[in-house]
Amino acid sequence: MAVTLHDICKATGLSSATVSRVLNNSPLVKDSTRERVREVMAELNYFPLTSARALAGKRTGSIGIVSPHVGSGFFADVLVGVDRVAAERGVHLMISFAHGIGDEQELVTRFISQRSVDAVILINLDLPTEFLTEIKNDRIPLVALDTPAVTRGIASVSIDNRCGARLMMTHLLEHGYRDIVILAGPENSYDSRERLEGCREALRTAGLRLLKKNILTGSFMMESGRKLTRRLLKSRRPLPDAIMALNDITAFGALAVLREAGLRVPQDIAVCGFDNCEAAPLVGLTTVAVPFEEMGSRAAEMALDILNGKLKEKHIIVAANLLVRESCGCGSCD
Amino acid sequence: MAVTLHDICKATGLSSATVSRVLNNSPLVKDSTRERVREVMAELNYFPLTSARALAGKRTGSIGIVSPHVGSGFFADVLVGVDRVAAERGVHLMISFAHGIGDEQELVTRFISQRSVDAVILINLDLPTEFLTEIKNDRIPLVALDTPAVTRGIASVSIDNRCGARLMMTHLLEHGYRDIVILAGPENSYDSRERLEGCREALRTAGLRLLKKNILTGSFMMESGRKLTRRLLKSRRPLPDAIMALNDITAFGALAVLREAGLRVPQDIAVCGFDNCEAAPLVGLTTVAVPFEEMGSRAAEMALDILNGKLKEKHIIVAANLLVRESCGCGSCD
DNA sequence: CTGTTAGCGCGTTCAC
DNA sequence: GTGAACGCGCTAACAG
Repeated sequence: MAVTLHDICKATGLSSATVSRVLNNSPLVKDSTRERVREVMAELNYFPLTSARALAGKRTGSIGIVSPHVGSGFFADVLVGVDRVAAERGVHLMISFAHGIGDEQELVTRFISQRSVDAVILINLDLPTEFLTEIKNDRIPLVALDTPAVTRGIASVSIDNRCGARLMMTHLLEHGYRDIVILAGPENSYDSRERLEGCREALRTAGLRLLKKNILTGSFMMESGRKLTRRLLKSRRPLPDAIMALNDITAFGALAVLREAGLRVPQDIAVCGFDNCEAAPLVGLTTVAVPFEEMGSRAAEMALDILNGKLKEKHIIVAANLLVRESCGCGSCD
Repeated sequence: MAVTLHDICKATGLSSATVSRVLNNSPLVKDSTRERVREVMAELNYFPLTSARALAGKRTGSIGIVSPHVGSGFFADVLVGVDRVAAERGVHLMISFAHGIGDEQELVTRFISQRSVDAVILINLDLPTEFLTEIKNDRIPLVALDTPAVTRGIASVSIDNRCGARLMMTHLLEHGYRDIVILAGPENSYDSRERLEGCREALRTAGLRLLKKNILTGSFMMESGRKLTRRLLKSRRPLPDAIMALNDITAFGALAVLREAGLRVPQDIAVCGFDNCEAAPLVGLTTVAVPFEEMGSRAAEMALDILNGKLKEKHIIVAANLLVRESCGCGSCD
């Protein structure tokens, strides 16, 4: 049914070796031959079979992505970057979402053991070190994107969380705010821990201390932001000057509750986030911009470069920049 | 290096056929044998090679997704649905984003001709009919998701756009609004055309007519929403009662400009959207909820069912329901 | 129920 | 520069 390499041989009178060579851009082919083969391929509408190439050539021509969640714009942005590079280099993308704990490891293992992909990008996956060192032996390129540094030993692309948080906190202090409540993520979240540390550093620099009672621990979800903020409002403490959410989603939850409570942002209380997700500009949220797309493209480049032996292993840290909008109080200054 | 089926044969003393049978859950194997094979596989940490299975078995075990854009939450939501079904049925997902016109066709062709995938889901891809009928001959299952009905001939999952728009427009009319401006998408957008038609129907039912001057054509992007709204405000016509954007993103653009102009929503002017994207609840946008995730899972199910010969071809139309929040004026009624 | 035997379509040594 | 021959790891008849 489908036209195979063999058909090209018959049509050109050449051997499979030669045809295969033009397929793989080998220089060991006379130009005139190459052209003739290409023409016939086009005429007959020939496309090499992916699985056959993979089996014979030990290259699948695709890279895998394993990610725990989706839906939060974060993933989509990263994907855009990965896809751009993948398209440039002519490889496909295979995606798997982990649905639960444990699932993650299975997905990664499957990708690798079944040789479904040539390289794997792990997004936001906090995998046990033993597991990582184990699969490293399978010597297929692994790149960890936005993943704990525990993952040392495998290439990584991460965010300069501390710096971003420091910038944000410093900005709030410059506004004159002193009573600042932080809405943190889960304690096992690497991003959250690092961002918290950045806050602490900024405060210390200003001669202040980060008080435990000013840290409210949540889960980085919108509902969590709502809950923490409601609790804050119900408590007998005076309204803080500002709420610094360690991710945008949490900030959105806070904004919703504040609005429902009839409080104005930033007049009554300032709010800021972290991530600069798609919806942040819609509500004028001051936040920290993270170049997710760039992270994706960098990760893809690294994965492919390692695959081609052009690179050993590398750790990239992308900058996170302050992005001032209105919710911190800047809009109302003028 | 890697352990192969052959190793399992040696270890169990069985033939490759039998081992292959347990791999494929054939009932033609004695239970005790099957168990023994399974045990050895587990011990030796055996995983069948994807490419070898694909080559020999004519099944890649993955389905392809081709989509023009990404980033708009829409895609991510659909993906969640597709992924759920794919995971349930043990298939992988290959994703390709079209970067420009023409590119789309190439991506689809590659997926099919290279037999990289067993089925393809086309998301929001307005492909020429000739092209579709041509690739249909390759008899690999195709499912069009949110794609023009022109695509008749291939299975499809689409939104009841007209009904959704009718509900929305009717709701605005019930608010007493009469001067309603519609921010439409590009004229070649199927969704936009259908939604516009729904608006027209609702108006007709109310004994009104859809005036040309009340239709502002844009591109379904945020910046487009801003531009159209700015133009609206600058024109000498009186402020309309409501703006009905035919997608949320455009509505967000409108909201931003209105806010900048010091106008209050919904007190001064009502605004509504269509899609119920992730950010819609954040700004209290009244919109039409589209079950994107369900669309994704339905599409995946159809693709796999067609592949397994359990289904011929089918056209699913999912309902789009009115989702009332505050931006239409309902919040301020109470 | 299990084994034998052929390939699936392509890459890759080697020779020539 | 090109060709012949073998094998990648697995599935699928067929035979028993």
